[in-house]
Amino acid sequence: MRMVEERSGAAGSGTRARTRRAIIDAAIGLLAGDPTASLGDVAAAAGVGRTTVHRYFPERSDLLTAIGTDILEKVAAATERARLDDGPAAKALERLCQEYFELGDGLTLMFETPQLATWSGWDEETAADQHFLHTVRRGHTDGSIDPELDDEWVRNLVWSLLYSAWAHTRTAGASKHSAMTLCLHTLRKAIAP
Amino acid sequence: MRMVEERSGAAGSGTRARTRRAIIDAAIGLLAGDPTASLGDVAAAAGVGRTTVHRYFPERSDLLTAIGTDILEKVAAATERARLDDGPAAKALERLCQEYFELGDGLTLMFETPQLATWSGWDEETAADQHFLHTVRRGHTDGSIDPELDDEWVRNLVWSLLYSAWAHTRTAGASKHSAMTLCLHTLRKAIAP
DNA sequence: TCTGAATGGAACACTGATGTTCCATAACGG
DNA sequence: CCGTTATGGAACATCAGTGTTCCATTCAGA
Repeated sequence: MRMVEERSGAAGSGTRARTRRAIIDAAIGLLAGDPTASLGDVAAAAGVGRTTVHRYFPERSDLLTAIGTDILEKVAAATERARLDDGPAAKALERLCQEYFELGDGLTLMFETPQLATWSGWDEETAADQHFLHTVRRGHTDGSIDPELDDEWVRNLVWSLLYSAWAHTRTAGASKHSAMTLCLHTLRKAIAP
Repeated sequence: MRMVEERSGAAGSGTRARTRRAIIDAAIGLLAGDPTASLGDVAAAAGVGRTTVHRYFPERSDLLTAIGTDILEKVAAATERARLDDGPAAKALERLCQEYFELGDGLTLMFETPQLATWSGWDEETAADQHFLHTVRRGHTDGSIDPELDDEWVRNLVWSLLYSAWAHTRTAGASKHSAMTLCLHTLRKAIAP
C-alpha cells in the first residue's frame, strides 16, 4: 500500500514524475515539428517503450490534454514573472514577450496545433489571458499603447511576433538573441501611440 | 480521340477542369481547418465521390502538390497585381499585404501545413519571394523602411500580420475590413524608420 | 439523339497507428 | 538485501484511411 500522491493531476515526485516529464517534454518537442507524429515516435524520442507511454497516458488524447495543461501552467508562470502591473503597460508587454519567448516549442505548438485548442481550458479566457488584455487597456489609458489597437488585436500581434521570431531563427538561422531584438524592436514601434 | 488539352499540368477547360477546381478548392478550405482531414472528407466537401478524387489525384501527395502549385500561382498573381516597383517601397508592401489578404484559406494553409512546404518549389526562393525581398531592400535605400529590419524579418512579419488579421476575424468576430485596417496600420508603424 | 466521357458506389486488399495483455527483467527504495 | 514498483518488448485485436478494381448510371456535347 502506498501514499496517495496523485491527488490533483500532479503526480508525486519520484521516478513516475520524472518519466512523466520526459514523455511530455519529448512530445512537445516532437509534435511541434510534426503534429501527426505517432506515439511510437514520442516513446522513442522520450527514450522509453511505447508500452510505458500508454501506461501514463492511456489514449492519445490524454497525452494531448496533459501537454495542454502543461503549457498553460508555463504560460501562467511566465505571465507571473513578467509583473504586468509594474510600470508603463508597453514596457510590461515587452517583458512578457521575453518571458513567452522562452516557451520555445510550446509556443509553436500553441500556434500550429488547433487540436490542443479543442481541449477545454483554452478559449475559455485564462487568468493569464485576462491579465494580458487588462494590461493592454491599461496601456490605452496610461498613454503607452496606441488606442487605435484593440486589446485582442494586440494579443494576436504579440503571439504572431513571437512565432515570427522563432521562425526567423530557423529560416534565417538568426541567433535567439538577435531574433528577440528584432521582435521587441518591432513590437515597441507597433504599439507606440 | 480528343485534343491534347493537358499539356503543362493545367487541365483543359471543360468538365474535367471544373471538377478539378472543385476538388482543389474544397481541399484548401477543408485542410485549412484540419490538415489531417481524410480524402473522403475532401470528396464530400467537393460534392464528388471518393473514387473521383482518386481519379484526379492518385495519391494524397498528388493532391497536396496540386494545392501547393495552385497557391503559388495565386501568390504570384497577387504579387503581380501589387506592382511592387511603383512608388515608395513601404506603400508597395501595404498594397501587397492587401492582395495577399485575399488569399484567405490559402494563407492559413501556407502557415499551418509544413507538409506543403516539403514539396519542391517552396523554400527554393520563388520569383515572388525574391521580388518581395528586393522591395524591402529598396525600402532601406529609399528611406521608407526601417534599415534595422532585415529583409527576411520583414517577410516573416508580413505573413504573421496577415495570419493575425485572419485570426482576428475569427476570434474577435471582426469584419474583414476592420481586420485589414488594423493590419495595415500596424504594418505601417512597424516598418517606418 | 446517340456515343464516349465522366461519375458514383460497392467491394476489396493493404498499411500504419492505436490500444491491450502478459511476462520477464531492471531499478528503486527502505 | 529483498520485495515492491517501474519498465520494455512481444504478440494480438481493432480500426481508419488509403489506394485499386469493376460496373452500372449519368452527363456533355457533337
